Amino acid sequence: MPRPRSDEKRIAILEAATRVIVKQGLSAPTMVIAKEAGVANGSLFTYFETKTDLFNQLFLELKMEMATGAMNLPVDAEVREQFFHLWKKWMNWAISNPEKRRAIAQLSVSDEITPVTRAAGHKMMAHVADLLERARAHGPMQKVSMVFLVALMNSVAEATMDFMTQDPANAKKHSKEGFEAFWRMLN
Amino acid sequence: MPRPRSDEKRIAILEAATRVIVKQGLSAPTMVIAKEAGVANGSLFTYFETKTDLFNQLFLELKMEMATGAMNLPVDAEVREQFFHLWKKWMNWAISNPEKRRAIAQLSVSDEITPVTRAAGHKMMAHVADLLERARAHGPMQKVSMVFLVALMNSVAEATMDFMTQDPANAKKHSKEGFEAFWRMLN
Amino acid sequence: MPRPRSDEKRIAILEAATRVIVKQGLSAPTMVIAKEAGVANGSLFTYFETKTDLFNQLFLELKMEMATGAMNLPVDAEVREQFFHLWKKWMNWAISNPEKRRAIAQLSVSDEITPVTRAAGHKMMAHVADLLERARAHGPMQKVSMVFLVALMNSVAEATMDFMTQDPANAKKHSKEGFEAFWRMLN
Amino acid sequence: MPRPRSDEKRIAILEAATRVIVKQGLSAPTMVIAKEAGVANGSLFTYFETKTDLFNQLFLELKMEMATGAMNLPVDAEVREQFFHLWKKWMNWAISNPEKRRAIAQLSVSDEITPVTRAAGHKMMAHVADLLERARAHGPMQKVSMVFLVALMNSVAEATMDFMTQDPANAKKHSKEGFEAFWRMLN
DNA sequence: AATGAATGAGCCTTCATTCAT
DNA sequence: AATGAATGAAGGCTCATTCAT
Repeated sequence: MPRPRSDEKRIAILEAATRVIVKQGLSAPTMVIAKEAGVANGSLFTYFETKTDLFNQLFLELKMEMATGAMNLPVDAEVREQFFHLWKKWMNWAISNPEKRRAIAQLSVSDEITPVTRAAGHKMMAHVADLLERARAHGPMQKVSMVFLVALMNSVAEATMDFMTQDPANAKKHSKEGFEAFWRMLN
Repeated sequence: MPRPRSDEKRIAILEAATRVIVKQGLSAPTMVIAKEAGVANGSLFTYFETKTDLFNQLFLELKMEMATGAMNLPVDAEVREQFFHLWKKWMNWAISNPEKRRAIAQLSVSDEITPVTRAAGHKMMAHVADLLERARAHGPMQKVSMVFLVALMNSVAEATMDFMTQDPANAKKHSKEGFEAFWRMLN
Repeated sequence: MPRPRSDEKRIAILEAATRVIVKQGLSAPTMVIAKEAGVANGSLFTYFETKTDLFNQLFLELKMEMATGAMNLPVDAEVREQFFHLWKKWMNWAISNPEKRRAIAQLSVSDEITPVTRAAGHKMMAHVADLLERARAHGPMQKVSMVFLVALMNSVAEATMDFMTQDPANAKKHSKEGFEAFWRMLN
Repeated sequence: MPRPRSDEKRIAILEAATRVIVKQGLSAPTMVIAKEAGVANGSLFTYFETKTDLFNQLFLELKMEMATGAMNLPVDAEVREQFFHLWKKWMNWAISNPEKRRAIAQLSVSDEITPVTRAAGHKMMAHVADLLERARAHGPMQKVSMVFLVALMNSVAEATMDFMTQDPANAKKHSKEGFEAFWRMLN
């Protein structure tokens, strides 16, 4: 596992970028990101070839982290229960990491994120797609394109996250309402 | 007595901005926008004080156009029918104006759009909110926050639009599927 | 006397320029000057071909006004008395027109004022030079270059004016002190 | 460890600015100054935050250099001799550095030079003021405001410098004439 | 003649990237 | 590898001047 240079610093830069993007948007100077990470501006470029490269890597890293919750689901449970488990993990991550979520949102609409990166991001949702496949079986959406379904799920999840972040006191309630709205869509 | 400020030119700039934003993102140089509009770069600033101002006005203009479809609904029809009518108009606008939709998406996440502009944008959806209020009555979402509901509707609509734009051949079918998924959420 | 266009407006622009130059310096936009004069920015250029032209004409106009006081001196009086009379008129003009004085100061150092304009400005002091010629006769400066003498006189006068403007309450006293200092130089 | 910020370059920029200001005035583009200094336009801004900052620092630097001559006067000499010594040093600097003098003149009237900078510039003349105080004792100007006196001295000195620069062949003679005229003012 | 919109060159400054140390 | 100075292209905006009305 030959990881050249300090992985600590690489991560520090990625985390700094997340924070700075939320505050200043994607036009944030690399110098600001570097300063926030506690490294010299030039050092940023020993870890990431270009600013675009940094953004693409960050996008993937965040997507990956977000998808991690989709692992280790209770296998023998009912589909709905499995899905709800996943949903909760997801929502939990969202309110625990509001900045990362916002950064993903910004990066998602950027034209700096290459199609390749986007595709890689989608792959991480493969597990979820499997589950979704089983969840819609026999329901009214059994013939709908999987891509569309994933998009719908994502959009409902995003809306729910937004709302939870805005009203954290009732986060749990909103999470449940969101899930049930989604489930009604499927069944 | 002098050459009057032409509304045509103003609109040409707004339309040019829409096109350029889709192609190059919000970082598109004002000079490119001006050239695309067929005016000198300096002229852009006689119509819009700053680039930010241009973006805010464009955002509103697009939102307004998008909301126009929500008017003149068949009043005596059933709620579901009224809503479907609205939905179709909306989707229709979306596939007819894919660039405008993308531009809105870009502008929405920009930190250049002021809260005031955003608020004004929301107001235009008031009609829809009324209809939504009646649509959810008696259903499982009767106690959910209106803000949340609007967000959910938007997100489902957006996902549907995206999908329709990607697969225009089956646009009508996707539109219907999207609407029904949404309606199931409400009832 | 075919004076085309309105002389009123020409003067309004010159006066506006004086005021604006004092406030904003020579880099003041022509548009600001025009607005201050109550005319459209384009109109300024029907009265003055270029900004540089405006500045040159203004310089001359102000110099001329300043030199006007040097006329109509009491011919049969003693030289010193004549000179003092001139001096007082001059100082009086200065404290009555502080803005014009400041404008001249700004214009004098500008590289936009052509040598021709400067030369014309000097000519207006011819009267004074005559008087100065007689004043220095037999004194210690009888062999000094006239140009130098004029420069010295000017510089002492300017310093006096500055001081009078700063402390208008004792203007008269300062005027006298300045004159006597100058006279001591000559005799 | 990185290339250290070089004082040489800072000075090169200041000197370049001096030359360019003389030729083109204060509106000279920073890019021209940078090129004249042999650095990239961007580099100018690592040494001076803004163009205004550059001008203020240059003003002070020049004033300081000019005032340096006022040091190390022959302490036990007569006042007049001390003053003449100072005067000669001053005039000498002036004809040796005609560009610096012109640059100071331009900067002095600029509204970009802050009051703070001006005040700092004045402080450097403190030594001279002391000497002037002794020089005017018992003379006709013993009750005149010190500020006025300094202004008078400056104005006579400036006029003398101008004349010396114009006719360098007789520089020494003009210098003496200027000084004696000034001294006559005081005594 | 008067107006003010149209033009486009120009300027200060920023910033991604490179490079000397 | 790390640092931060050096580079220079680029961009938003200004403004003198021109021109259609």
